[in-house]
Amino acid sequence: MPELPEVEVVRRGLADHVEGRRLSAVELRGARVARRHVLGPEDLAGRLAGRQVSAARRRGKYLWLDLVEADAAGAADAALLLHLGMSGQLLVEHAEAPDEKHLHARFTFDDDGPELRFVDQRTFGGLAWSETGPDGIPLAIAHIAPDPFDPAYDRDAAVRRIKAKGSEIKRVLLDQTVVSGIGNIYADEALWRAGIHGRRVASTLTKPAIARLLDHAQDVMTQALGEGGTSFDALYVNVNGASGYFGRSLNAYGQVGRPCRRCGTLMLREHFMNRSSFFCPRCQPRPRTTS
DNA sequence: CGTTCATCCTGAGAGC
DNA sequence: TGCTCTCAGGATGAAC
Repeated sequence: MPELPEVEVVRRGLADHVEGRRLSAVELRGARVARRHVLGPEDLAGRLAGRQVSAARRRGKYLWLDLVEADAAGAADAALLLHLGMSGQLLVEHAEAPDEKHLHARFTFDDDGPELRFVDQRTFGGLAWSETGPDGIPLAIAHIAPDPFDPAYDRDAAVRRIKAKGSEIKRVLLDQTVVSGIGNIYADEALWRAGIHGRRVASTLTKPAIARLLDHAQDVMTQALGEGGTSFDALYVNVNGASGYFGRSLNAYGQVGRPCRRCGTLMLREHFMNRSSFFCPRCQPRPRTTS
C-alpha cells in the first residue's frame, strides 16, 4: 500500500515522536504480526523492553528503529524492523485513546509521552528484530536495493541492471531488489511521464530512456512527499492520522476512462500481476509483442 | 541461478 | 437488505 513517499511521511513522524525515548514495554497481540521473528512474540517483546530508540530510518518501503542500550553512546547494532504491508499504520496516541479494531502492537515508553501503536487491517505488514550490518542496514533486508534517495543509490548501476532484464519494465520497477520504494502507483506515474508502456521488455529500452524513467520515478515521489503522500482513504495516514494530498496530482493511477492530461486520449486500465495498470494508449503505446 | 505466481487477510463497493 | 463478486499503495516462498 504505502510506497516510499507514504512510508517516509511515517518515518518523519517516528523521528519526531520516538527518537531518543526509551521503551518500557511492548505488547504484541497475536502471532501473525511478528511472524518474521522466529523466536516468537514473547522473545521479541523481551528484546525490545528497556532499549532506547536512537533513530528512525528507512530503505525503500521498510522502516526501522535503531536500538541501543539505554543511554549508550555507540552505534546501534540492532534494529526493530517494520513494514506496513498493504494496510499498516503507525500511530502516536495517548494511552487513553480506545484500542483500534486491528491493533497488533503497542509500544510504551518510560516517560509521560504518548504511546506508539501498530494497526493493520490485513496484517500483511509486521515487525521483526534484526542485527544491523556494518553499513547500518538491517541484515534482514540486505536484499533490498537502495531507493533513489539513498546516498548508496547508483543510478547508472541501476540502469545497467535494468537494461540486462528480459522482463517487462513495470515488473522490474516493482522489483525491490533492483531499485526500492516504487510501488504500483508510482510505477504507473513514472511510466506515464516517460511515455513508456509497462509491458515493454526492459532490455528493449535504451539506457537513456531507462535513466529518464528512473528520474521520473524519483521526481514523482519527491512531489508526492511534498504533498504528504497519496491517500484515497483513512487507511493511508501519518502518525497523527492525517492524509496526504498527492491523490489530486495523479496523472495515471486510477484514471481509467478520464482524458489523458497530456493528449486527451481516454486512459485505459489493464490487469497486471493480480492488480491493475493504468496508462494512456497514445502516449504509452503497447508493444507489438506482449512478451 | 532468475522469473513467475499464488497466497497471506479484511473491508469497501458494485451489481444483482 | 443481503448475498456474491471484485478489488486494494506488498512481499515472499514455492514451483518452474
